[in-house]
Amino acid sequence: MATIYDVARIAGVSAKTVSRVLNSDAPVGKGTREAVEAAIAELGFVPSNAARMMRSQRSRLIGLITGAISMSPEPTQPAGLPELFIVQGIQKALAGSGMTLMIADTGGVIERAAPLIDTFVRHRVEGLIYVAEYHQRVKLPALPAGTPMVLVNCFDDRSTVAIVPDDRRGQHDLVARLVLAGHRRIGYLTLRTEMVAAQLRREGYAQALAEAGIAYDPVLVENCDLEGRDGETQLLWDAIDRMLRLSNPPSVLCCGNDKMALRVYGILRSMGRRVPSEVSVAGYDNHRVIAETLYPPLTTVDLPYTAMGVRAAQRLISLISGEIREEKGPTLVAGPVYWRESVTELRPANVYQLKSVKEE
Amino acid sequence: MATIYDVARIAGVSAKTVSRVLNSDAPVGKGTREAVEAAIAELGFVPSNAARMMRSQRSRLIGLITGAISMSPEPTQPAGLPELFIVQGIQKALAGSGMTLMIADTGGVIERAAPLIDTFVRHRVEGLIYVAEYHQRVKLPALPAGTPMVLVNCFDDRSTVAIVPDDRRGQHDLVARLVLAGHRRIGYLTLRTEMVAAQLRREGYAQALAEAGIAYDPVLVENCDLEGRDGETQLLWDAIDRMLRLSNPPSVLCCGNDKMALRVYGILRSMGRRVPSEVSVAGYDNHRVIAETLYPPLTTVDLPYTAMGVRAAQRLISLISGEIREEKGPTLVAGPVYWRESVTELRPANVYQLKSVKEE
DNA sequence: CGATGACATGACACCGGTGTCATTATCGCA
DNA sequence: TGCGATAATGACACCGGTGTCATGTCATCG
Repeated sequence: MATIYDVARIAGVSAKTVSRVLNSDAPVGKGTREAVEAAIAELGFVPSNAARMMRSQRSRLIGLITGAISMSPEPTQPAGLPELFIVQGIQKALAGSGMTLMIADTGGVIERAAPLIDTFVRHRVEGLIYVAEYHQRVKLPALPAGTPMVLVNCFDDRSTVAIVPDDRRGQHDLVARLVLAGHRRIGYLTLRTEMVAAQLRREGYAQALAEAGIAYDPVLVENCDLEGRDGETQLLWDAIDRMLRLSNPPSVLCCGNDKMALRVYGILRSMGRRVPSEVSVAGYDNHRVIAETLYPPLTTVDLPYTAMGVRAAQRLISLISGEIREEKGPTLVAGPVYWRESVTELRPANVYQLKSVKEE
Repeated sequence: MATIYDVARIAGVSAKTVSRVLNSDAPVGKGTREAVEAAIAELGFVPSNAARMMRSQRSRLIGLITGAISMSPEPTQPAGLPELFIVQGIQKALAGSGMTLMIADTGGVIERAAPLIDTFVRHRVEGLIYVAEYHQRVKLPALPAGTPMVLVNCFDDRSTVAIVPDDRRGQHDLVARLVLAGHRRIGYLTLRTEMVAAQLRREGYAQALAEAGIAYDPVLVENCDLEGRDGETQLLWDAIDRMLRLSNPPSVLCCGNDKMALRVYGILRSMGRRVPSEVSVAGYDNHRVIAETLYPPLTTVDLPYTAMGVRAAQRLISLISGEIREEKGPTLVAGPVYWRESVTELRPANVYQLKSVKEE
């Protein structure tokens, strides 16, 4: 591969002048510039980042660690692929910054993060982003002092800068919207309770009910998540069957996520119940492949992954440039409710607090 | 950040000796080694890749360009996210090779590949992989001579090494299996015909019918893909409605992909047709979120993305190490049929060529 | 007991750019 | 006309590792 000296020789100038042409950081004579550019084209010269980086002590690199890409099918994989939108958001926000993003993947195994971090440090990244597959607490190895890091979709005990979804608010907004549509018996098929999101969303559910003056009824809430193990469909079936047989059955079933909602569609169909005319269904995540493709399309809450990614990249850039904006706790990002045809409006949405016939 | 000279000073040895400890490429005295290791730990020293790369002229980097990660929702996005399994396969195959994978993303816009390739060349990657979002023909800017490249899920006119799915064989195998299950009227809702995969799959469909001695009936084949534009559901509905009203209706509907199958499930349900007892449904892609979660689970053909990724990485490694295994045309990788409950066995699978009652 | 070679270590140049400083030519303006 | 400012360019060191070669120390062997 040609070097800057080859170019200099061909163009009949010094290496430093070639450098000036490359970086336009000092005036260069027109004729000289053209000669240099011709030589560069002739040789197909591309400057070496390694050499440049050594001298300038700036890598212009940002490291991104994620388990999202290769999420191996075997281990616990709660969400799926859409957390990639986080990566997309990061890229979008980084596009004009002159930074190059290096992406590495843990394959879903957090322990593999350590060697990846090491690789990044060897490359002297100026900042690091860690993206988790689903909202969780993480424990990452310490970085060399001075390298800023941003956590996305997760948080740690060391109060590292973190960007997480506002699960409480999301579920709250969805339930509040259901109430607005006239629903008062709201079934809730939850994710397994160890998940951070499950806890927060349940709080949002309860809070929305409380605000609407609806009593929290434990028979309408059930944990049906077996993380894809066999028997999940059975568990869901039984829970739904039980709820629908109640003297006071739910008019809508909120599902822990869209994937569960997809299952619920199938189960309800098999039971001979129509969606949404007999039972409404709502999800969570706005997993587009599912939510938009399902028939009827699914009402759900957006997990604002792209926005979180953008936010994370912006925070990192400001950290790198030395702004020390101190913040307490993780940054919460809320996503909107996507209202689609899987939920009936039991009464006109604008008539608030008016009881509809179908209610008890 | 500490340098090798800092370490040398603390340990009371020369820089070269520290280098020897780091690379274990020459014998070092036990005591010396320990002193160096202690100094490294004390300083938190991590060697700079840039410096190492400059001297050794080897980057140990492989560049991966994909549009799969950020596939912006707006433009034509035929598949979805699962082509990421290609990336997963590549990572798996590269894991033990000592190579570091740099991933860059075009955001689905092929034109953005050029600057990314440039960035990679600046980093002096030893090889490049380009992953397309769906099976297609591509035209990429030329690389500096000597940098090997492998195309995955796509191919070009310059006979660059390419790994593509065997769509013809996949569809053929599925249809052959349907025939084996006793189906003889096989509806086919195709992808839009400009797509490479659509053409190949239709050939596979026709070939399988021919082999079974079943006449190709054009009324059973219809293009229903509007790439997510409005009216798609309507189009599908009409096509299905028309086919099912035939005096000789299909007993199974093959869909262009799993996403279409998901729609078809909803439509059939709305029509009051049960899957699979009244109409069987099959997809293509083995898009797991859909195929495994749907109720009943979907019979489909696997797009062997992981295997393609592994294959691509292996080819690239062998190209880098200088093996010149010449091959004509793209490497085809076939995926298995996943037989699930969305298709009825009209007769025992082992009784071949025996007509079942339900057939005409 | 001296030659031989493995072991252990250091001095120094070099990879390919860029920062610093020096040098010369050109120019605007007092 | 003289002088400081600016343009245009080059010489040279330096970034942080590693390849090459030289040197010194022992242990082994004929």
